[in-house]
Amino acid sequence: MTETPQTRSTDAPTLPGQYQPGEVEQRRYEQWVSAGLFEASADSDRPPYAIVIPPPNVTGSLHVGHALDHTIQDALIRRKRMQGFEALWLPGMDHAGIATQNVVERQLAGQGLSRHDLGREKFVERVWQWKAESGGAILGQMRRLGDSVDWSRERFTMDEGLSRAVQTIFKRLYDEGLIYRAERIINWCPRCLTALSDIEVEHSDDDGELVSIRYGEGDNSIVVATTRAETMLGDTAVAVHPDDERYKHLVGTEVELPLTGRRIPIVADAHVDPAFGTGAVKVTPAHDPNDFEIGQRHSLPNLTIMDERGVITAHGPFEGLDRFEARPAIVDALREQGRIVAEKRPYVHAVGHCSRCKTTVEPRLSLQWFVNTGPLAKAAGDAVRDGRTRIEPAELAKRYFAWVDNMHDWCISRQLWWGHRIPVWYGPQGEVVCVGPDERPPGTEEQGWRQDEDVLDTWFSSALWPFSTLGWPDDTADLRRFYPTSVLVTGYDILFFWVARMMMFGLYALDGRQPFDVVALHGMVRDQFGKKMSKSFGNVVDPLDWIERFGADATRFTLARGANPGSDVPVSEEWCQGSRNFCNKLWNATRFALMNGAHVQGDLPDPAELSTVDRWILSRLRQVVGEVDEQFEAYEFAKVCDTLYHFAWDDVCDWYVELTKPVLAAGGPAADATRRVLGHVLDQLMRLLHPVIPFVTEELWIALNGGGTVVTAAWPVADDALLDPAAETEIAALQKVVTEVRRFRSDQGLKPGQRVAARLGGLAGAGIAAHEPLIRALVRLDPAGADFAATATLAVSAAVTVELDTRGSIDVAAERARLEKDRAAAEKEIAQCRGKLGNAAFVGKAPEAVVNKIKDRLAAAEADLVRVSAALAALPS
RNA sequence: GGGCGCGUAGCUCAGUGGGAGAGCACUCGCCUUACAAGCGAGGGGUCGCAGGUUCGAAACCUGCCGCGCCCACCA
Repeated sequence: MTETPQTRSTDAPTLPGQYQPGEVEQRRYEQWVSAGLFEASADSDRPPYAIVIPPPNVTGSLHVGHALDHTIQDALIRRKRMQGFEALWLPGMDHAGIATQNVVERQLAGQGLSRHDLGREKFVERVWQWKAESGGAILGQMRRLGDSVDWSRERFTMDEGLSRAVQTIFKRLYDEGLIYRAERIINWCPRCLTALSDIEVEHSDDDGELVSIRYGEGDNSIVVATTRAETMLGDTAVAVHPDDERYKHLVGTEVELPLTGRRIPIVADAHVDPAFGTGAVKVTPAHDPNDFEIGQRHSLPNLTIMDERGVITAHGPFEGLDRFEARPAIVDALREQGRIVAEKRPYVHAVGHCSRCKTTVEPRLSLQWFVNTGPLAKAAGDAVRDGRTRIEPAELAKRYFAWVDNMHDWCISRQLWWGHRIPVWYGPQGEVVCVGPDERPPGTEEQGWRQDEDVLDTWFSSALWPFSTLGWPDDTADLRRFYPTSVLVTGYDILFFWVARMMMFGLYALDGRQPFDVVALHGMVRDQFGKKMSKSFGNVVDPLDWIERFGADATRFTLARGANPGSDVPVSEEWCQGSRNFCNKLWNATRFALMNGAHVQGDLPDPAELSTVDRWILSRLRQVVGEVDEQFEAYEFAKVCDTLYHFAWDDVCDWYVELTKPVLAAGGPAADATRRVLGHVLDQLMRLLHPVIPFVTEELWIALNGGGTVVTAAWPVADDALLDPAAETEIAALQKVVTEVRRFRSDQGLKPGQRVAARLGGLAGAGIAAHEPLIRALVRLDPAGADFAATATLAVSAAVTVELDTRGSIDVAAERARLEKDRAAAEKEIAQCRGKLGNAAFVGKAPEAVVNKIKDRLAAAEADLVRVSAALAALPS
C-alpha cells in the first residue's frame, strides 16, 4: 500500500493535512486516565448510570467481538457522562475455569507434562502466572480501544471479595436447599475429565449407525435398536411401551443379554416410542439419561462399564478398549453370533460435544452438586415478563423465555483445579458441612476432615458479577448507588450462559431487585460476506492490527456502524478504511475552520442576525441532535453512525463549508457571524460523535475550543428555537439549481475550472434571489456581458432558468437524450398520479394528506413536463 | 423433533401500508487554495416464487422454494 501524505507548501495549517491517529490516541488516553475523568463517585448528586463489563476470559487476548462489545458500552457510557450522569463503567476479567485450565494444560503438554505432574497447588500457581500475562495484555488492549472504564474499580472473578460473594451465596442456597448433591447422569468430557452443564455441550448431527440386535432366543427373543452398541454390556433391562401389543406377552419375562450371559428383565415404560426402530429399547441406566430415568422407575441396577476416560471396564474381551473401538468390536462379535438383524449406516443423529474441546460427551453417572433452578428461573422469567428488565431487541426475549421456562437443574461442580473450590467439608463420620465465608473449616485434615475436591462452574461466579463487583455481600456505597446497573451489553450468544444466570442470582441475592434495567444484545462480528470468522478461513480480524493501521476511532466506527440491534456485524478492511477516511474528513473540516478563523467563541448570535445558510445548518443540526438521541436510546448504533456520517459529510462538508467560502472570503460582519456558526456546528458535531470516536473528536474539540476536554463537555440539547423550515426550503431550492447546473456541465464535458457566462432567471420566483452570488460561485458562473450569446437554456425548475454562454457548440444529442429521459419520467409520473386521483376508491378512502401529496406530485410533474418540453423545443436541431 | 429469523443494487445491509435507499464496488470528468484518505456527475433492483387482504403491498396473511441460527435425553 502506498499512502504518501501530500501536504501543500502553500498551506499555513494549524493542523497537519492528514489525521495521524496513532500519535494522538495514546497521548489522549493517558491524559484522560490521569485526569481521573473515568472515575465514578458513589456519593455525587448526579443520577447514576452504570455498566459492568462482560468480563473477558483470561484465556488470551481480545478479539474483534470484544472490540464491538466495548465500543457499544463505551459509546453509551460516554454519552451519559456528557449528559451529566454519574457514569460508571466497571472493568474486569473472568477466570474462565475450564477454558483457562485447558490453555495452561496445553502449555504443559508442550513440555511433556500434565497438571498431575505439578500437583494441585503448583498447577494453580502456574495458572495465576498465566492470568497475570494474559490479563495484562487484555488491559493494554482496552486502553488502545479507548475504553473509558473506571480502573480504580477493576475486578477479577477470583478476587478475594468476589470469592467471598461466591461462598456467601453458595452457603445461602445450600442452607435453603437450593443447592444439593446427588448422583445423576451428567454430561462428562472424557478428555477434560470433568462434568459439564447442559449449555457447555454442543449438539451436532453426526453420522452413526443404527443396528438392531436380537436379545434372547426363539419366541422369547426381542430385537432392540441402538446407535451405541458398546453400552449393551451395561444393559440391565429391555423396555417396551406398555400398550405395545407386539410385546405385551414378554413384559415381566427375562431374556439373556448376549456376550455376557446375564439375564435381564423386559419392562414396560411409557417413555418408549413404539414407532421408533423395533419399539424395544435396551436400557443402560449408568450410561444414558433416559435409561437412568427408566431404571429409577423400575428399580434397575446401575451398571457402570466405562471409566472416566471412556475405556471399557466390564470384564471380558472388550475390557481396556476405548468406547469407539469397542463399538465395532462388539458389533462384530454380535454379528458372528448371528444377532445383528439389521444395520443402517450412515444414520444421522444428534451427538453432544464438549464446547471447549469438541470431544464427544459421555453421559456418566456420578455424584455432583446441583442448583435447583426451579424458583430461581421462575423469578428470572418474571422479571422480564413484568418489565423490570427489558431485553433489546424485544424479539430475543422469546429465546430468553424458552430457556428460563424449561431449565433443568444446573450441574455446578467441575472436576478441575482452577476455580472457586466448593466450600463443603466432609467429616470422618460422614458429616457434610457447608462453610460460610467468615467461618473456619469444621476440622483439620489430621482429624479426618477434607474439603470437596471440585471447583464451581465458572458461570457460577460470573452470575454474581453485577453485584459482587460492587461489594456484595457487604452493604457498600457502590452497591447502594449503582445497583441495579443500567444496561448490560453483550452478544446474544451468551443470553443463556450468562444473562439468565445473572438474572437468577441477582434477583435471589438482592431480594427481587434485577441486576440491570436493560439487556442490549448485539450480534457476532462477521466478515464482509457475512461469513463467520475462523482461523481456518483466514478471515479473522485482529482489532489491534486495525487500530495500528487505521486508528481506534476508525475501528470503533466500523463496528458501531454495522451494529443493528441483535444482528450480526459484517466488517471488512475496506470499510475500516472508509471509517478512517471519515475521521480524516472531520479533521480537514476543522482544519478549514481554523484556517479561516472559525472557532468556538461565546454564545451563538441571535438567529435574526444570521444568514439563511447559517440558519439552515443550525436547523439541520437541531434535527440531527433529535434523531441521534432517539437512536441512542433505542440502541440503534448503526443509525447513530449513519445519521452523523451524512450530516457531517453531506450537510456540513459538502454544502455548508462550500457555501461559507464566498462569505468568509468577502469578510465583514457576515463573515464573523458565519465563523461563529461554523465553530459552533463543528463543536456540536464533535460532541455528538465523541461517544463513538472519542480520540479524533477530542483532538479537534480542543483545537476548536482552545483547551478543555470533550469527555465532560455537555451533550447537545435539541433546541427547537433553531428549527427553521423556511431556511431549509430555501437551501433545498438552491441545491437544486446548483446540482442541475453541475449536471449539465458534467454531461457537456465542460471543465470544472472553466468559467461560463450565465444569466439566471426566475430566482426571485423561487425565493432565492439573494443566493445568486453563492450559486454563481459554486458552479463557476460569471455574469453575462454585453456580448452574451446563450448556447444553452437550462430549465431547472418551473420558475428557474439558467442561460449559459459556453462560447462553443454544445452536445445537443446528449442534452436531448437527457431531456427526453426527464420527459418520459414526468409523463410516467403524471399518468400514475392521474390514475390514482381518478380512482374514486382511493380518493374516498385514503387519508387526505396522502391525496394532497399525490396532487402536489401531479402538479410538480406537469410543471416539469412543460419545462422539459420547452427546453426540448429550444434545443438547436 | 421444537422454536426463532432471514431472502431488497455486484457485496453487506437499512427501509415495515402511500413517490425503491445507504456504504463499498462500478462508469465518466476533475490536483476547483480543508481534505486525491478528496471533489462533481452518473449507471445499476419486475424488493425469492405463487396466491390472498387492501383504493394501494418490498412491507400484512397463506403456501412453496432457498438460507441461517437457537433449543432438544427418541434409542
